[in-house]
Amino acid sequence: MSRSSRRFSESELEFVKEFKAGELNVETGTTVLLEGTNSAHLYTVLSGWAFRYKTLPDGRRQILNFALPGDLVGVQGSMFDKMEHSVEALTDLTLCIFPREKFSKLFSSYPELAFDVTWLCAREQSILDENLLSVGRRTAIERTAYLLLHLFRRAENLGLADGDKIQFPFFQQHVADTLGMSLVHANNRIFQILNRKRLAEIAVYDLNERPARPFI
Amino acid sequence: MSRSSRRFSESELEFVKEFKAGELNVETGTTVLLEGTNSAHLYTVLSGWAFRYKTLPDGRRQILNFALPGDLVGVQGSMFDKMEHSVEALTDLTLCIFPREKFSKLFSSYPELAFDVTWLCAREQSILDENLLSVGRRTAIERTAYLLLHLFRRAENLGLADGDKIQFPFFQQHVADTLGMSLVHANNRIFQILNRKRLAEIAVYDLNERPARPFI
DNA sequence: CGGGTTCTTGACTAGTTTCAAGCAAAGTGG
DNA sequence: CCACTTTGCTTGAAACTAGTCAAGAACCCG
Repeated sequence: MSRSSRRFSESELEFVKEFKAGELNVETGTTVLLEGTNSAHLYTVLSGWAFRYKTLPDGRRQILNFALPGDLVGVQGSMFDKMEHSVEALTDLTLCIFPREKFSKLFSSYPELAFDVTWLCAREQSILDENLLSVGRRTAIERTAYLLLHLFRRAENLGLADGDKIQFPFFQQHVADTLGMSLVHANNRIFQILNRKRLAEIAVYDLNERPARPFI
Repeated sequence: MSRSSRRFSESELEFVKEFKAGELNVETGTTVLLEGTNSAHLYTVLSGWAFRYKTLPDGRRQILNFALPGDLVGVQGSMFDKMEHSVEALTDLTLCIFPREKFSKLFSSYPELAFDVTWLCAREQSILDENLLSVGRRTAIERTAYLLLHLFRRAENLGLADGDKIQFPFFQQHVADTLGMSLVHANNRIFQILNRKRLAEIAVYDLNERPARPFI
């Protein structure tokens, strides 16, 4: 994924020139995109953390995934007529705005970029697959280990870690809502392990790097 | 989604002419794509049911989603260097084969079709989102109701239902593995309800049609 | 009519949530 | 600058949910 972010920077120039409609700064806690509505824009995260989530009518919330710099949010709003999830800023956020109506032009005129969008979509899918495996089949402690490790690695690849240390911007409630458990239960399971291999064992997690986009 | 499958048929002609490398018939239980390997092909399901799944080393299995006619499987193998999930035939299956190496040509020469691939990818994502919400936050009975209803509607849109009745091809173990619970537990919760609205209430599920691909 | 597969049931155990209370750190306003 | 409030974390106990084990019934296929 480190290669993928370098690749992202390379194509960014022309991407920005053609499609960018400005930047947006939002504060922690802001709802960037709301389930059930439609947005005229999609966004790339330039800095900060966000998360995608869905809620049930009685308030139960499931966090689906986190978005970090380089990630695209709101593609769904450009494909379907309404968003089926919400996106909230976990930290102060800088977003790059792309108007929805230019989305089809991207496919017709910039196949490389269209491929990138699809690649990001496939990567999002594979993260969701892994999350679903976690929530459905890993035990509470495995899930927690997995999530911390997964997020640490994503952040690390973006240069957001300080060696083996990192300051995550989320609270216990976010962890619980991501892993499908109660806040109280999540409490018993969180602890810092400085041994990454041991954490990986607990998580039943494959530490191997996922290669970046192949040059097919 | 009924509109989307009509759309699929429309573009199928040129799609098939250019990219199709043949058809493949496989029997129930066949592993079509295997986690950890790479495939030279991706497939469209022409008839039958398949399912995507992941396993942990000790055998725990999580079914991620089902693939029905019109669905694409194996896109991941064309984007990354190995599959991160497996695909198994739930019934006898007819697949349309697309060679992986023509995938980039699809983006450069057929933007409409590239858009379709991305659209399918976004739809898969929204189904995964909903599954994750189910497994993480719905109760066992809500999950079951949701799954049955979701699959019924997908099958119905493809003309696979007989009024309000349908013969699902899966076993209790599949339901349990999809919903993240044990086979025994799944047993207590499965029952047929002929009242779709009541089932939707139980599932906390929005019965409104999702519109097909908008003409942006 | 076997023999295997799938489903069902009951009893027991383990895991998880809920409720309730207290604590610590950070932010706020007089 | 210090009470006061808010927010997030921690803990314990009780209630509940779900998993495991085990055995038997029903079904399907050759």
